[in-house]
This record gives sequence, structure tokens and C-alpha cells, in this order.
Amino acid sequence: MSHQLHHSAEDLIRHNGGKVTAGRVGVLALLLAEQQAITHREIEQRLPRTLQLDRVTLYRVLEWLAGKELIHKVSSDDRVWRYHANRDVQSHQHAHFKCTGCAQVICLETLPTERNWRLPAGYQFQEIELTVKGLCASCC
Amino acid sequence: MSHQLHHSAEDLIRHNGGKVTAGRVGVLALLLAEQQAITHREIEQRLPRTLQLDRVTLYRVLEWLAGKELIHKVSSDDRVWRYHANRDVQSHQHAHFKCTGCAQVICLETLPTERNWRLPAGYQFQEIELTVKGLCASCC
DNA sequence: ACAATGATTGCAACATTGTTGCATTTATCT
DNA sequence: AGATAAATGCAACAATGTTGCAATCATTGT
Repeated sequence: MSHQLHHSAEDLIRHNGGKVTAGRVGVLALLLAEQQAITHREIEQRLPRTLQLDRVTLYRVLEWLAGKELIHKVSSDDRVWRYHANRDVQSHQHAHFKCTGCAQVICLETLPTERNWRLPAGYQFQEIELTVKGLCASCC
Repeated sequence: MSHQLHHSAEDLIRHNGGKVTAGRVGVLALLLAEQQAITHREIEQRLPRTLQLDRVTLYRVLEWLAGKELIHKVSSDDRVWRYHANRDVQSHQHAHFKCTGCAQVICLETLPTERNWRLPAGYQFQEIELTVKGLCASCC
């Protein structure tokens, strides 16, 4: 977790009109440094001892960051939210990959634009959520 | 819940080498009668008083039915499994629609076959899970 | 620098969903 | 009908997430 990231995290939080607290900065910097989408539990474990947050506070920090669209939540079939930093603006619309071996979750770049499925009459489309399952390189 | 369905349910269970118990038959018949994918809770509530099952037993019945591929589980972002009868053989590979208004979940017929996303090198594809979110006819 | 203020945090308690172990009951087979 | 393995009910537990409230902290204006 570099100084660079801490600085970016601070800026992002300040620009969104939130109080710059150690917890928020630490969590966002951690997520910015992370390639995968990780769980509340994993975030807790990776935070340095110097800024251990209360479980509840961490949930609220994540909720706040997600509300400001600095991160996004990834749902999974194991009923656990995973969190990932939003690097790009269009980052809400993308697919996720979940390894059935190690439960690792990563974000895929593209989303199939084809819509060859059809909704029943009167139904209104809002958003699409696509998870590809398989084995990651280390689990193959 | 017709006699017809009860009979089909019994047959399906017997053909899969399971004991034909009131609980299994009732639950499967109920799911066969249902259009949507429904939760454990909803199943519990819709079961007639004459065959109220223990919470745990219902979970195990559902697990057994899913193991025999008579039904399938649908994961959702609200961390609640939903269950739906398998009518066709190819019914594992399909998309789901979830109404963001009433949380109703239905199964869509087709799955986009286009694979214009790409996995990182060394990753292996297994299956795809697609949920379309939007508003259903009554929530529009 | 300091006080005021509202946002943020920590704590305790709770809610929901699902699971495990084990003794009891039941469907099926002979 | 009796034997047997499968299925059930109960109690306890586990994991994840939420709510209410009092204490603390970052920011703002002076």
C-alpha cells in the first residue's frame, strides 16, 4: 500500500464531500491496490493493526464508498459481498469471474452487448449482472 | 397444486432412487406448480398446514432435489437462494430476471451464446451465470 | 488556536439465512 | 411383520449483515 495510493484515496474521499478519516483512506487505498474483488473479512484481515476498524464501521465505510461509486459491490453465490475499487467511470457495467476452486473473484473487462434474450411483455430492463465461473490459472 | 403434479412429483422422486415422503412430494409439486423461483421462506409459507416441515428438513429436501437435478438453485444479490423446478433437461444453462421492485425472480428462456468476453490466460471456463435486473410488469 | 457542530465510530444487541450432530421416526425391502 | 438405511426433528451453532445509541472526531468559522 503505497503513499501514492493513500494520497489518491484521500483526494477521492475529499472530492466526494466526506470526512477524511483514517479508516476510509486505509480501506480505499487497500482496495485500489487490490486486483481482485475481496470480502469484508479479507479487508479486515489485510488492514494494518494501526487502523483496525470495528466490524460495523467497516461495513459502513464500504457502504459509503459504494454509495459514492468509488467502489462497487460484487454479489456471489456464496452470499458474501465482495468489493472492488472503481478505476474507470463505466466500471459498473462489466462481468465478473469467479474461480470455483479458490473462490477468487476478478473483474472482466467487457460485457456482452448482444441482447438475444427477451424480457416478457411489460418488463423493463435496468441492468445486467454476469458472472462467469471456472478455474483460475493457479487452480487449473 | 393438482393431483397431476403430485403424481409427477412422486414419479420423479421414485425414479431418482429416493424415498417418497410427503415432504419431498409436496415441495416438488409446489415448485412444479410455481412459475417463479421462490425462496425457502416462501416455500415454507405456501406448504399446506398438513405437511409443515421443519426448517432444516426443508433445507435438506431442497438440497436433495437440487442434487438430483429436479430443481435448481438461483443465487441472488440479496444472499437468499431461490429454487425453481427443472422442466427441461437443458435448464441449468439459462438466465434469470430479478425485479428490483418486488424481488420476484423468474427464469428467462435463452442464454446469450456470444462469448465476446475473454478470460485471462490460463483460466478455464466452466459455466455462466447471468441475471438481468429491471422492473416486472406489475412494478413498472 | 479553539469551540461548535454534524458526521463518523464503537459497542451491544439483534436479524436472517443456512449448517451440523444426534437421537428418533419412517419408507422400503424381504 | 421385522430389519434396515434413509429421512426427519430438535437444539445448537456459524456466518454475514443491520440497527440504535452514546461517545468521539474532522471540519468549519471565529
